[in-house]
Amino acid sequence: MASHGARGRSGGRPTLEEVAARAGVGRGTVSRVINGSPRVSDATRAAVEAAVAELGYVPNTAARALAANRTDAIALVVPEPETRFFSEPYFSDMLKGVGAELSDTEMQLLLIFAGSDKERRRLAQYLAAHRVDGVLLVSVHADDPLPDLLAQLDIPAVISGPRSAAETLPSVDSDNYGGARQAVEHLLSRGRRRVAHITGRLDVYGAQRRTEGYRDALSDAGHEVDDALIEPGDFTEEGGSRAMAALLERRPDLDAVFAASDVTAAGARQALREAGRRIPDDVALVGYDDSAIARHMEPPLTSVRQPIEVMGRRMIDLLLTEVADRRPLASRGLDRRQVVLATELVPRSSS
Amino acid sequence: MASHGARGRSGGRPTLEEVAARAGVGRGTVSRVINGSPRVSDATRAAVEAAVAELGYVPNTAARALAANRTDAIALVVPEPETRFFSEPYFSDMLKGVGAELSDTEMQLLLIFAGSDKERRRLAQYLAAHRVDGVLLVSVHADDPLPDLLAQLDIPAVISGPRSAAETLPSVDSDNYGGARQAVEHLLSRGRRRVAHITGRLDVYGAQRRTEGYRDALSDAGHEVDDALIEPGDFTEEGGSRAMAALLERRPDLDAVFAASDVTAAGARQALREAGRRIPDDVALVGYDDSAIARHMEPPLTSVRQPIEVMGRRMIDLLLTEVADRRPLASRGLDRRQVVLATELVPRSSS
DNA sequence: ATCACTGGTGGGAGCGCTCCCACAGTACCT
DNA sequence: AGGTACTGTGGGAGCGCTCCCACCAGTGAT
Repeated sequence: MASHGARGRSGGRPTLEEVAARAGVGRGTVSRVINGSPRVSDATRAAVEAAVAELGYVPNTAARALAANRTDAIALVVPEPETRFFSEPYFSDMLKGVGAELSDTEMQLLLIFAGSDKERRRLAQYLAAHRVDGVLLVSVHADDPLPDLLAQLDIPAVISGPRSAAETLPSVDSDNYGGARQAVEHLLSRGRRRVAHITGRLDVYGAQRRTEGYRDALSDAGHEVDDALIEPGDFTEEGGSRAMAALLERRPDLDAVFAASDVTAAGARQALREAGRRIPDDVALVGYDDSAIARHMEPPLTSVRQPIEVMGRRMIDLLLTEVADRRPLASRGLDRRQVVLATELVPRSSS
Repeated sequence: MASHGARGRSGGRPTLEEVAARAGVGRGTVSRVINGSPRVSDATRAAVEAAVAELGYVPNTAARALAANRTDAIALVVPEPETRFFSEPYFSDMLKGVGAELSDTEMQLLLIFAGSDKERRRLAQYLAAHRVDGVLLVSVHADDPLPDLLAQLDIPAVISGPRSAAETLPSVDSDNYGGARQAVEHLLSRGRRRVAHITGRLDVYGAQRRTEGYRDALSDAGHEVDDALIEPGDFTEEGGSRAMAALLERRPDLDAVFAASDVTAAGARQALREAGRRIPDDVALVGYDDSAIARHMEPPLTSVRQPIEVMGRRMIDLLLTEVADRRPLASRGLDRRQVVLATELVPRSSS
C-alpha cells in the first residue's frame, strides 16, 4: 500500500514541484510522466518515477480538476428509493459490470439515489456544479426531466433502456422484442395454443417492446392475436396476480402465460394456484429477467435472461467514449450509439 | 431546478468574480455570503444573493477543495464484494440512515466497495489522495489494515462494530451482549432448559459479545454453562446447518437454540428438520438481526432486532463531529466516542 | 556553413476559489 | 480631541495542477 515515508516540509503531502526538484527536472516534465505522455525520454521518465516513489507522491485531484476542468468521476444515477435498488438483483448485477469495466480506469464511480424530490433537487445542484464528467442513467421513465437537464448542462450521459424508439441519448438495452418472441415461441413449441400475456408498465418503452414481441411471435406463427388474452400489469406482484385473475375470468381456457417480469409471474402463479390451476400441467408460465425469484419459485420459472452485467460494461464503454469525445471539439448528435444485446431463454419446469 | 439563463462570456459557468462584479462588491464578500458567514450586512447579502440567482451561479467544487483543502465528501467503505452488500438487508438499512442524516448537509456520500485485492489497492490510492474528508467503515475484520492506514493518513473514520473492546476509533454498535441475553432469557422464560448456541465468526468482536451474553444469561439464571451446547458457526447458512447437526449428535436432548444470526438460524432449521425435530414443539429457535429471512422463514423466526438505520445516523453524527474537529487543532484521542444502541427481541412462532 | 525541422524540456500563466491582512467607517470610552 | 474597539469590506497571495509557448539541442537536407 504505497510508501508513505518521506514528506514535503510543511508536514503536508508532496507536490508536483517537489517531485520535480527531486528528480532534477521541471514541473511540466513531471506532469507529462504522471499523465503518460509519450514525449518524454526513457531516462527522464525513470528519474521522475523514482522521485514519485521515494516521496510517495499522489496527485492532488482538486488541483487537477481545477486546472484541467474535469473530475475523473462519473455518476450512476438511480431515480428510485434505495429500497428498490437493493431488492432488485438487476442493479447489483449492473453495478458489478460497471465496476469491472471501470477497474482499469482512473475514473471514480459515484452512486447517487434520487428517489425523493429532495434528493432530486440535490442531484440537480450537483450536476449543475459539474461534479462528474458523465452520468449513467438507469430505469428512467419516459417523462423524467433528468435527461433534458443533462443535455442542457452538456454533460455526457448514457441511458439503460431507451425512453422511446426515438431516444437521442446513447443507450444500452437488451433485446426486449426478441426476448419476448423467444418466450412465446418456446410456449408454442411446447404445444400451447392459447398463450396469454401480462404486460409491464406500458409507459416503459421496454415493456411496450415485449408486448410487440408477443404479438408478432403469435401472428408470425400463424396465430391470431386475441386482445382478450392481453392484460396490463405493472411489474409488481400484486399487479401480476390481479391481471392473472382477470385473464382467467375472461378466457378460462388459456393454457399458457407470458409475464413481462419474474415478479409479475410470481403474482400470476399465486392467482393460478388460487384458481386451482396446476403449473405447468394446466397452464405454462414464462417470466422475464431470470432473477433469483425465477430460480426459487415453486415450480422453478422458465424465464428470459438479460445479460445485465454485460449491459453495465457496455454502458461504461459508451460513456467513456462520450467523455473522451467531449475533450476536443468532436462532432456529435449524428451517430446515435444504441447498443442492443441478445437475450437467452432459460427453460425450467414451469413450462 | 435553478435558472440557467444568463452566463459568463466565455460560454462557461459564472465565477465568483462575475457575481462580485454584478453585485458591485468584492470577491471576499461574495465568498462570505456563499459560505454563510455572519459578518455581512443584510443589504450586501441581499444584493449578492440576487446576483447569484440571476447568473445561476454554482460554486466550483474543485477550486473550493483546492483552496480550502477539503472535499465535502465522505466515503462509505464496504470491504466486501458487491454481492454480499446487496444480499444483506443490513447494508440497505444502514445506507438509508446515512442518507437521511446526510440530507441536510452539503456532504456528498461515496459508496466504495473493496472486496478484491485490486479494489483495495485502488482504495488505498484513493485515500492517499485525500479525496474524502472522512470514512465510514462497516463490517471490518479484526485484522484489517484499513483502520491503520486511515490513522496514518490522518483521515477521520468511524467504524460500525468495534474490532475489540479496546477499539480506538469512534464506533457505533448495537448491544450484542444485551441482545444475546434477551434471546436466552426469552427462551428460559418459555420453559426451555437445555439452550444451545451456535456462535458467529469469533474473529468478529460482536460475535464474541453475543456468546458472552449467552453464557452470562445462563449462569445468572442459575444454570450451568455446558460447553457441549456451544458450537462455532460462521454466519453462513451451511455453517449453521453443520453446527446444528453437530449439536444434535452431541446433545440430542437440547430443547432450544440461540443462533448468532438469522442466516445461521436458517441453516439450523434445515438440520433440525432433517433430524425430524419440530420447531418450536421439540426445539425452540431464536436468531439475530431480524432480517427479512426471519419474517419469511417457516415458521417465522423469533429474532433480535438491531436499530440499523439509527446506527447509520449516529455514525454520520460522529463522523461529522470528527471532521469538524479536525479543522482547527482539536484535542483528540482522549475521549473515546463509542455509541452502543439497545436491541429489541421480536418474538415470533419459532419459540 | 545555413536552414529547416523534430523530439525533449523548462517554466509562466491561469483555473476559481478561500484565507487573511489591511483599511475605512462608526461608536464608545477617557 | 485622542484613543480603542469593534463591524464590514476589498483584494493580494496562494492552493497544486495543466496547458502551452518558448527554447535548446541534434539531425539531415541544401
